[in-house]
Amino acid sequence: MQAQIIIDIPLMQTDKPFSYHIPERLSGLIQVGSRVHVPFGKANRLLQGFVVGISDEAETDVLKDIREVLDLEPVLNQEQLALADKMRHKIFSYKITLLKSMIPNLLNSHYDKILRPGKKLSPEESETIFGGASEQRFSDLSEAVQKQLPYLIKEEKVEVDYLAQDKKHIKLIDYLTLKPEVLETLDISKRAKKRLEAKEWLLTQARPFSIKASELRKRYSREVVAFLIDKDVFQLQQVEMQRSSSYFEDITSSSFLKLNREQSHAVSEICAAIGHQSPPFLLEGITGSGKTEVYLHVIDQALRMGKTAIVLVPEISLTPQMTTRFISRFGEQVAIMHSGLSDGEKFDEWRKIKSGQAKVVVGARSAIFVPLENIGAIIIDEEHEASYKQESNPRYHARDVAILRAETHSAALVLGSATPSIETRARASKGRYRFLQLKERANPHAQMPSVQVVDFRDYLGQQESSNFTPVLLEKIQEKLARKEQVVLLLNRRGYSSFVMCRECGYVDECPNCDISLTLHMDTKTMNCHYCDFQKKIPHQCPSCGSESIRYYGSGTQKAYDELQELLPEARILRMDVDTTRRKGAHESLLKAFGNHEADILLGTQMIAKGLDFPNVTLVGVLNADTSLNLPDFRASERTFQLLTQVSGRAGRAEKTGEVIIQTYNPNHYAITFAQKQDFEGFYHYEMQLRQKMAYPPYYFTVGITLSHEDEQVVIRKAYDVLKGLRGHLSSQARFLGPTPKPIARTRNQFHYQIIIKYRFEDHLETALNALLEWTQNAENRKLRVTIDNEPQNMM
DNA sequence: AGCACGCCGACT
DNA sequence: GTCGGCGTGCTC
Repeated sequence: MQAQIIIDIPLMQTDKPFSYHIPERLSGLIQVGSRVHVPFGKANRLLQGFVVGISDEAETDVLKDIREVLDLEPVLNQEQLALADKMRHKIFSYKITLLKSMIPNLLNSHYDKILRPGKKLSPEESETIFGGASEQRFSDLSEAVQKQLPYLIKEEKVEVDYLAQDKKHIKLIDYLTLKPEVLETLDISKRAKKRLEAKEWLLTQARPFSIKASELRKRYSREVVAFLIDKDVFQLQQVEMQRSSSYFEDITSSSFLKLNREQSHAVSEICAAIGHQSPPFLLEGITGSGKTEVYLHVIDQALRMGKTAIVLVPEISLTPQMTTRFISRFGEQVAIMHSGLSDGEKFDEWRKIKSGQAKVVVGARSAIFVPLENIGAIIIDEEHEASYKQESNPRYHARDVAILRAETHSAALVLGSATPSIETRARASKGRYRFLQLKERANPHAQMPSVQVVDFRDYLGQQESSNFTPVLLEKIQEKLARKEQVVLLLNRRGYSSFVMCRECGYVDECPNCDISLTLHMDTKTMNCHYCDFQKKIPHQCPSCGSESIRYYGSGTQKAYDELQELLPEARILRMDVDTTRRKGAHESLLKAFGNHEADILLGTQMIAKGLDFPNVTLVGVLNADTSLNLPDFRASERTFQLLTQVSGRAGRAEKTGEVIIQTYNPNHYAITFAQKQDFEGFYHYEMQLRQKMAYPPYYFTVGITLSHEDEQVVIRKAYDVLKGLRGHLSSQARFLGPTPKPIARTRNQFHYQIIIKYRFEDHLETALNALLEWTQNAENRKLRVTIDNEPQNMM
């Protein structure tokens, strides 16, 4: 018997299966989808690999033996392996990279660097790999493997180790098992209505009956439960709860809401597609139209059919508010996957999914790979979000993966948004997607907010502050006087605190990257966000020696200071990269605002997503323009989406909301359509431009980025690449660039970019593969080339 | 990636 | 004559 194995070396030359012999002692243990250790190369260093096939061929060559199997149960299933094969054609990445992104990080980490026979492990490494709590410690990996280390060979061990790693998550839950004979003979005074009621109910339950104490307390009062326990009616059993189960604490279950006509129409259309091959659905619904309720009904239907469901949500809106809605409907069948979880927690969730315990997965982009079986529905909420495209290898788009998976499972795929991406909306027009619209608000009493656009130029020179026009200030004061809340959006991306000299204007920049260093007050250092450069905060200007070198706060910091000065009595919460760096800070800030511990929430993009604060009656956009002038053909689209989304935050409940947008471009179409909350109008206008400029959806795009330490070399190579591609592709294809990336240099590498725009190119894949081959040439050793199919960020 | 092989100039 | 630089090619 032999096995085909993909080795964990992400390189073109090793990106194919290698055959290994399955030794007697491992036969039966090795399955397709398992991870194994194999000796590789002349030195026989141990590498991790995935079994992608097992065959019974006649022994042709002498094969090496598989050294060890890491999983008793395969970590990848057939569907995932097939998925990786399909994706490889579109995504220019290595198979091993794809496979690794399909399993929880915990099963990947550590091995890359340390796997080598004879290599000595530091106590820390030994601890991380094998778990400090386990009785054995190994300084040498081969010794560890020989002794059949706990690592995922025996799963129980792993469990124990992880729990030990992270004690704070262990909780004991009380399980109560009914002792019927005690209950039947229990005397309860006739005056104790509630106790009698509880006894009645318990008597009617099917035996054997057990329940969580917390559940019972939800049903009856704490007093009644305490009484019953005291009378020894139950056998008490304490169970260690899985870490992730802590989600389910304190979430009361809720029932389904009644749907309006549009919603029920959407639900029935979508449900009819479950179990059939059907094109994806675009569910376009204005904010407040109840898209989530539609999702919940669809999932419910899928579950009733014995199927499962995946819900994708953008990372930033994966807030407790959001997940609670799913958990309260579907209880412990829900698994949550987001980046806030530790590797161990993600692993727990993954196991819940793999074992079939979880039937509904709510998660960010990478959750599209979860090993759910029998999927009935896949839902992608806020479909237009750029974060569904991974910006590093493998550069996949979750929507494309979802389409493939929906096909294999005959699942209904729903793309939902108030402001769909232009591409998606266009496909709905062409019939490639089925188009469902929700035009009414689910709560008919809630009114659309009134949106006012304020022209900054009218107040030039007469403003007291740079961020606030008198119109906006007045409105804020009015709302505060009425004890209502205000959300203020500072539309500015990734711009953070830096240090500048007042004398000569010198800005402290990274020596390796063309970007200013960011001030980190917590560590008292200046850090580069692109490389790991770090230095102490300067007290003297390195350029002119002056001492008047000052710290310049981020945009939000500045706006915060101004606002605090103008409205000293207002309680303001600031939310940006600086204040949310700490884990959990995001949630606690939002919670504080929700509890009305502050009057004004001032922040960047992150406040625009899916928050629902009923007491917010005013949303102010301080500067609508900053995202409008970016060198990206999607700049208008993004601005429109942001403005529409943030406007939806105003007045979601009974109180009517108001929105004020401050701008220098009040007549720009992205702003005027956003003012009217008119997505369809925006869509048609934008489509004309896209056609004229030959951009998606009229053209497909591929982005090629070249990086090299020598700027002259990249430029020359970029022109070589351009020439090569021109030779392979038809004259219809258009090329942009090479142009330097907006941050032209990071980690001492210069980056240049070429964009290909095309409609039909039969040889594109061949051409790009040829490009990759060419990259392998010795003369290009230092050249790094990345190919991005349908890039979402042109910068 | 990591290692060996092999070809070339420079050296005790 | 040999040491070591690096370009090339292979790893089941």
